[in-house]
Amino acid sequence: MAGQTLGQLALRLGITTPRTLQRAKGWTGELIERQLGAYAGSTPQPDFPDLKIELKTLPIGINSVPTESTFVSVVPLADNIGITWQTSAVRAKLARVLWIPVQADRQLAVADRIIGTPLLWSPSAREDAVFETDFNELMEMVAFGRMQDLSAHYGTWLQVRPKAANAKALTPGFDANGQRVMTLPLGFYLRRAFTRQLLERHYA
DNA sequence: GCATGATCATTT
DNA sequence: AAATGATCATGC
Repeated sequence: MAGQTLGQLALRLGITTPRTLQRAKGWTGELIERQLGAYAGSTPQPDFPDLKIELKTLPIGINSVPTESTFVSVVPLADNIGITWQTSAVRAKLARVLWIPVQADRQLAVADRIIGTPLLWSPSAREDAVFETDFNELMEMVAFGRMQDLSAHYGTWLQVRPKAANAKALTPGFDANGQRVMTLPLGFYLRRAFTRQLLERHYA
């Protein structure tokens, strides 16, 4: 796929290319999934379960810097007792990622955006250690029922931000008193600073 | 609502 | 301009 445009790939697959991604935010990722035959569907598994590979498109700007952070997985706000970094879903997904850089300048028509050279990556021991520190810091706040204070400011490479249909969406959680409450769903995201240096390191 | 795929749009 | 918080689509 490298070197092809999204429009060319979509045409070959018989898929209509949207004029804008405003109402098709996941379109690029789904297009690449179909081309590569990802089969995990909407199950909480890596895109290629047998290979344990997670597929992620990475939107790239003119300067070849990622234009967006990368969603990794939902933050477990309930039923999270006993979950450690080692056993977390976020670690399982980041264990092996096939990154597909794709041009994403908003000025560039979706159909004309070129697919870049893929990168099959796994975190180094040092990176894993930073993720673990972030994970522990962020999950500690969840454990103490401090979801409201859990802003995107925390975390070196991993951060927590809303992951919901809108700000009114609710999911079960626990407050600071250990009482059940309904609260905003949150997700783990990789900061741009991380994917930025990842690209610099591997493509420079 | 939840899990998938993310980007949009407002605030800093 | 970059980062944070909010949002969009789809299939159960």
